[in-house]
Amino acid sequence: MPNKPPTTPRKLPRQDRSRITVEAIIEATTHILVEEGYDKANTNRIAERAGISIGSLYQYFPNKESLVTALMEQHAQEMVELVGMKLERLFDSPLEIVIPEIITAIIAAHAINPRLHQVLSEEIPYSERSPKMQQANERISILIRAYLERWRDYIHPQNIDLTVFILSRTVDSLCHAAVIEQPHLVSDSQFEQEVSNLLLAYLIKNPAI
Amino acid sequence: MPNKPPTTPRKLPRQDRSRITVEAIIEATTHILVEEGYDKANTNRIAERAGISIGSLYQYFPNKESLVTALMEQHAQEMVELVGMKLERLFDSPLEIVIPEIITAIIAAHAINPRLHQVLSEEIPYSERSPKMQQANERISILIRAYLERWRDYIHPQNIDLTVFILSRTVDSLCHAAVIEQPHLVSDSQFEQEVSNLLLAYLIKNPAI
DNA sequence: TGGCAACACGAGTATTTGCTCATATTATAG
DNA sequence: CTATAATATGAGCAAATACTCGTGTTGCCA
Repeated sequence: MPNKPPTTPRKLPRQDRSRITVEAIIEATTHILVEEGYDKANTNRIAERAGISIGSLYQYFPNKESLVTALMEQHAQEMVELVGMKLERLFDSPLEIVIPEIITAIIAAHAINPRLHQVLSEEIPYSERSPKMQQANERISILIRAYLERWRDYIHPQNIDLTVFILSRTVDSLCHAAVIEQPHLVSDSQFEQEVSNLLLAYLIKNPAI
Repeated sequence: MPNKPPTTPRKLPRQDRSRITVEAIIEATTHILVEEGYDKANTNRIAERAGISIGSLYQYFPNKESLVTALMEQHAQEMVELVGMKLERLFDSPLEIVIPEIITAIIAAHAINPRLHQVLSEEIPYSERSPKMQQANERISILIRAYLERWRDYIHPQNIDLTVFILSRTVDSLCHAAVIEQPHLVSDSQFEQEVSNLLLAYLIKNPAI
């Protein structure tokens, strides 16, 4: 089988100097991706934008793919921490509290740099999704699952795995689409309210919307 | 402003000979896209696969982009016709009938060539989405809107535009994700049932799931 | 202060690839 | 049968671009 090239850093930065370089590379990658899109982004321009040489870039990233992977893993990690924090703090709060809170948080996260999220989720070839990202999604599923188990008695659907899938997919795609296609919805709390209604009406046994 | 290169055919096929050629190019594009993904697909290989010369390809398609655009427009058109047919035939049927029917149909459409849909929706740069596709989405929204207006008295949410947005996005993303990530769900009617429940619980005033 | 490791440099290479154009072949109309 | 339009060909160009490598510079520690 054709063993894929690695996406982990070739060399770890040890001095402050190089840590700044790596930071600059990440920042530049973000910027170029946002401005030009994935297929117009090239490593020479990223290095130029970062104010470093192309050689330095390849000291820390073995290939172009690893640059994008780093960004995606960073975003995935942020999402895990976000949902983790919310669900930990609100583990004993009912759905009516938790659902709107999470929706608001996810919209806020997507709204920080909408175009970056768009590029990462819509233009990156499937082959570049790393194991770390799958693990991140896995972790989120586990968190949601645990919460749903906790409140099982108040929830209508019975197949918890299926429910987790539907929940996570629905929230993510609606928040994403809203930020990208209907940015005016984001500042409007009616949208968050409506997505909450969608999920609560589905989940709660005796809804009183 | 930088006037973009056209995506419409450079020359229209007039004889049967060339119509076959164009068909072969479309088929080959699909095949290469499915097998290799977007960024590994190149026009020389597409021509080779189609059994024609690279020169012939460029007689009918002005650039690589137009090949992909043709496929995407074809798919968008199919979706419009699908939803249009269903909603026309079932215009006077209640939500409990229409929602499951549409979900089943969309899943079936996505399941014909899942990998192609994945590539088209996840790997194609945003810049290549053509006006025709936006028009197609527009048409679907109008159809759904008309149906919702027809049954307005039985529907709970009041902001119809917002409801159309939420409905179309939710159905599309769930069907897509199911076919790609959880193919075992597709043969299982429980998934369709559950997505129907999600939407019906949200829409219907006095749900009795 | 000398020596080693970490870091930075960037011209150049090797490859890929979108696309052209001059030419050849085939169909059709008069 | 002939003229003209339609169609097909593919070698090769021009540009883009991922990545290397030999060399120079800076920081750290004994």
